[in-house]
Amino acid sequence: MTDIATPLAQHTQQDMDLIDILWKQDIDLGVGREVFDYQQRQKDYELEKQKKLEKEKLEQLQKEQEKAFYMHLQLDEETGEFIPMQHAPPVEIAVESATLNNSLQNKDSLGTESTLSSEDLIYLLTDAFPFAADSEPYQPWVPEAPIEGNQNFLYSGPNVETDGLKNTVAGGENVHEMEQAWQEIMSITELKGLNNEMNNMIDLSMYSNTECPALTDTANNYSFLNSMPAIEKPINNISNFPNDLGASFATGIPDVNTNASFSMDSFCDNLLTLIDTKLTNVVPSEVASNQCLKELLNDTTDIKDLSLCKAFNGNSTPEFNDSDSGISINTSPCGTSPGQSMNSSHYGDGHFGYSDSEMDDMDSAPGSVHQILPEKNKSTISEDAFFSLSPFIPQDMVSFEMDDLSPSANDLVTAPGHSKAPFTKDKTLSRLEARFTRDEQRAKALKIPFSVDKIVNLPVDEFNVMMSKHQFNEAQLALIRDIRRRGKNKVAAQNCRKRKMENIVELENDLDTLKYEKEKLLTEKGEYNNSLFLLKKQIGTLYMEVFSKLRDEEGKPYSSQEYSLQQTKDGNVFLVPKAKKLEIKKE
DNA sequence: GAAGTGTGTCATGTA
DNA sequence: TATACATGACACACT
Repeated sequence: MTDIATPLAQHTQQDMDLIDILWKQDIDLGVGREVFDYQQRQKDYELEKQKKLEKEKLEQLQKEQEKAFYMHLQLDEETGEFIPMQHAPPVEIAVESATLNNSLQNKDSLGTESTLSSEDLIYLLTDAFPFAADSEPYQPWVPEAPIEGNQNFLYSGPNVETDGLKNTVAGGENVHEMEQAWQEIMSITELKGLNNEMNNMIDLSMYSNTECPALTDTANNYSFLNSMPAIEKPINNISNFPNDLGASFATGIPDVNTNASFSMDSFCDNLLTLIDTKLTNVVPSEVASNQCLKELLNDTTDIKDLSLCKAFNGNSTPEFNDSDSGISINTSPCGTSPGQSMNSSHYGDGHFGYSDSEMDDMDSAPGSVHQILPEKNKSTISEDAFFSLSPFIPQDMVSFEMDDLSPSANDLVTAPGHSKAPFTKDKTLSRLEARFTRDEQRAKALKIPFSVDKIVNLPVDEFNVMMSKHQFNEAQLALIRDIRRRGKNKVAAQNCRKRKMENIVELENDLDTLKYEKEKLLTEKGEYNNSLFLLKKQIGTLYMEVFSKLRDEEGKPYSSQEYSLQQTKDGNVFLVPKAKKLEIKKE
């Protein structure tokens, strides 16, 4: 249907019939017969080509105007903003044009103005940043001759004076776009902060510029950026990235280079997302062999300084922060760290027959570490991005079973007991050691195909079934047995301590309760004592009252020294002589 | 550096 | 008898 590029004259009658049939089919879709007319299509093509040429010329013109505009601005170092020069020197494009071609010299009429009015600036801006209004597909500009240095401003377009005037008039019609353009310029100055961040990337200069020649050219050709101090370094530094990064940059640069609606924010995002993507994609597959990348990762302290840019605030910045703690020797897949008790290779099969304590001694003896390289890079990649990304992890550790890489909370706890880590000040190493318990390391060293978690937690039956599926030697069996015993005992000890603590807490609660009860009882006792005292007092008063009213046969009161009142069990009250009372008591 | 705390491990006993 | 569990005791790291 679309292949109708050959002239109709060359078509056979059969072709024409076919076209008719197809047209009749498409006519329902609103397709005119002219679609199949080659000459009509050729005219359209010519028109499009002409338009494209005009737009290319327009772009060239805009670039020149941008340059002219920025020559009227100076960077305010305090605010980071571009401001018009107070005593702006004549905009001498001619100075620049000493290295430019003749057509650029035609801009003298523009450059001879001593100052630019704000209106002129707005016109220039409007032309320089037409934005989406006339966005055009990217047309790479290929210089006809080798370009060096400041000759980036070579211009071979139409007469700037006339065309530029037309454009400024046209651009001035849209006030809204002018304001938008001005705000865009102002926002670019906000990239001063980005500039500072980007400065940190200078350390990447180890990568030769020549590795990305196209990129270098692209960056240098971007005259607009070269004329802006605030964003000069980022662009220059782009060429310092390694090949794989730079190549991708080269594909991203054209947006910057040609699209007038270019935004530094989006550029920053593209740049950092690209780095992000590259790091993520490259590391897992090549971490063991890509020396260049390893160097890059060693410099991630520089790259991570870019974290202020949002592209780096994501999840792709693994914890390399500790790389300055001396762990760098461990970052190599070749594992030259003396403190690599976690690097199980030194347990290798050659250590069969060693007891746990002997193995512990090896753990604790830095000098005894054998530099046995991981012999393979298994493809069993962990789900844990950290392990797949981190150069700190020997690659073969990645092949550990998933369960090993997702230890229980208990396993994640640092294991200080018996873990005679020789370099305890190495926080990163300690963390990694905590990640892999000693038993996990041992299991890995003896190539036991089960996770410690499985070995410990499987029920006996399932454990036996699992064991029966493999052939193990003495050392492996002993280790599996020890791992299971230690694992269960560890959990038991934790439970025991937990229970002990719970018992202590319970006893403390009981103690508090008992103390409260004691206080309560003491209070009650006091109240009862008071009541008793009152009762005794009332009884005494009543006794004396009753006793004082008693009279003998002669009408005399009884002496309280000789008599007393006594009550029997049946409730009767008798007046008893005290001597008699004593006798009764004795009886 | 001593003391306290948390944890892993071992030895032993019990179910 | 094997296994799981409980617990005291010890060693070590850490605060």
